[in-house]
Parts: sequence; structure tokens; C-alpha cells
Amino acid sequence: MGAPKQRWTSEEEAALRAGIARHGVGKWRTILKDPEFSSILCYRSNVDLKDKWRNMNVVVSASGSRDKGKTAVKKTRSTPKNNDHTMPISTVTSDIDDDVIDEKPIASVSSEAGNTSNPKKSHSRLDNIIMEAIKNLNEPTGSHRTTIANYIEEQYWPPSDFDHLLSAKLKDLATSGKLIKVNRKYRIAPSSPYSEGRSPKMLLLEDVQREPFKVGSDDSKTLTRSQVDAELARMTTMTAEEAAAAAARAVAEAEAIMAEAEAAAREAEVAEADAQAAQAFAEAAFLTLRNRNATKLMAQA
DNA sequence: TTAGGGTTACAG
DNA sequence: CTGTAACCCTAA
Repeated sequence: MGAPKQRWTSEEEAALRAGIARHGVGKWRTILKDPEFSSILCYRSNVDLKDKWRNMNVVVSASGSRDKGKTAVKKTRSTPKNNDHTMPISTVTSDIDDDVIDEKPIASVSSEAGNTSNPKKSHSRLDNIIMEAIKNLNEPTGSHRTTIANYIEEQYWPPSDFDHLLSAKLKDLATSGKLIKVNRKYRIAPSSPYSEGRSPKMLLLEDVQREPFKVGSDDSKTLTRSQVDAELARMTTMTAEEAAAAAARAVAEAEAIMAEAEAAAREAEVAEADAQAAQAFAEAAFLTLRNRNATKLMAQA
């Protein structure tokens, strides 16, 4: 975690995450060609994106054991890649009603990558994996248990009784205050050491809050994907002041919508979708605002 | 063009 | 000296 050669900035990481969330994992060239992301990632190649994404997903490498005792990566194809290039929130998850959590002792985890879990830490590695999963998923309104499970199953391999372990652990973390459970979604608690300044929401607010705009709790709730694209396309022709104003307004709208969606403690999937769209719009607006000088429209190869 | 292995540079 | 992150090379 040092500062080696050309370290990736937070903006670049955010752009990469946003691009992956929008286009899918592995579509590096597509992400690079995206006008919103190419502004930030113009100094990176598709290989750089791939390498960076690979490094970001390196979780807990086996300490020691350079090239020996490496447990083979069992490619369990039990999960047939349900969705590739769709919003992760679009998984409607008909398998809800998952709050039936058995109070199963999970002390005997001992199922991780080759190395024995360190007995010094009070919490097992599964805690770190869960927190990392939620952090990397980076969903503004929290992550469903099924989404977390899907993420972990793709990053690692599912241990035995992983479902029960995850449910118990999530409840344990929620009761201990390390996670906040809103509706059926889990977020990282603000006081948790895992809540680094990686949230694009915070990133947005830090740079755009100079223009105090009225939080309009008005028509913005009916923000659709096409409207987002239209607004975004119009923004590229704005002046700096107009772009700043629009970005600030977008952030305010996103905040209002997300706050409203969270306050409504119900299973409102429509509000959730709106919050996602607003978040995406705000992020894209921010990226456009920051790099509107370097507007290079890469010709389609 | 992408995925994976290998190499180099830097931090602890 | 060791681990990590960016960089580099190559097969598919």
C-alpha cells in the first residue's frame, strides 16, 4: 500500500468501479471507450484496468508460502454467472425471507485458503471477507445478503454451510454495530475501520459542496435512465458554472432520493431503482465536471 | 483484446 | 528481506 510508480487515484478507482458496474467485468476496452470514464482513465490502458481490478480483488494473500502449499483454485461452476452486464441491483431476488437465522456457533470456521486462520484476531477471516465484499460492492443503499453471498462466492469458493455461516455472521455483525441493517440490506457502519473514504458519495460531496443548493425533494423522484443520459449529454456542452451547478444539484437530488429510500423502511424496489439511477447520474456528472477540459472523443475502433 | 504469468519498483 | 502494487510480456 505504498506509493510505488504511478499509483491509482481515488478518482480513477471510482471510475473503474463505475465502469465495471455499468459495462460488466472484463469489458475493459468498452469502459475505456466510455466518454465519461475515458476522461479520467485516458492515461490508463485496458491492460492497466485489468491489472488494477486484479490487484483490487487480491484480498488476503497467503502470508508466507511463496510458491509452495498453494491450494489449487477449485473452479466450482456451481454458480453459473447469473448476470454479467446488468445492474447488480436488478437481481430481484425472489429468494428473500432469509431472516431465518439459526444461532449456530461459527467459531469453527477454519475453512480458508490454505493457511490456518490467525487465532490472534478476535474475529475470523469471514468477517473481513464480508466487510470487504460490502465495501467493494459499494452500493449506496446497502447490499442484500444474496448479493454479498454471490460476490463472495465469485471471489472465493463456497465453504461448507456457507449460507448459514453468512447469515449468522451478518446478524452478528449487525448486532455488534459493525454493520447497519436497513430493510434487508447491510451497510458498513460509519465508525467501522472498514468505512474508508472510498465511497463515491463522500467523494462527490467533498468536491462539489461549495455550491449550496437547495435539496429539491420535488420531481426528481421520477428520474429514469433515459433522462440521466439526456442530462449527461447536455452537460458536456455546459459552461463550467453550469456544470458545477448541475453536478451539485445532481448530488443533492441523489442524497435526497437515497435518504428518502432509506427512511422508507419498506421493500420499495422502485425507489431503490431511482436511487441507483440518481447515484449513477451524480457520479457521472461529477466525473464529467472534473474532466470536462479533456474532452477527447475517442473514435470507435 | 483479454486473461494470466512474470518482472520491476517501492514500502515496511 | 518480504510483501505489495504497477508494469510488462505472451498465449488464446
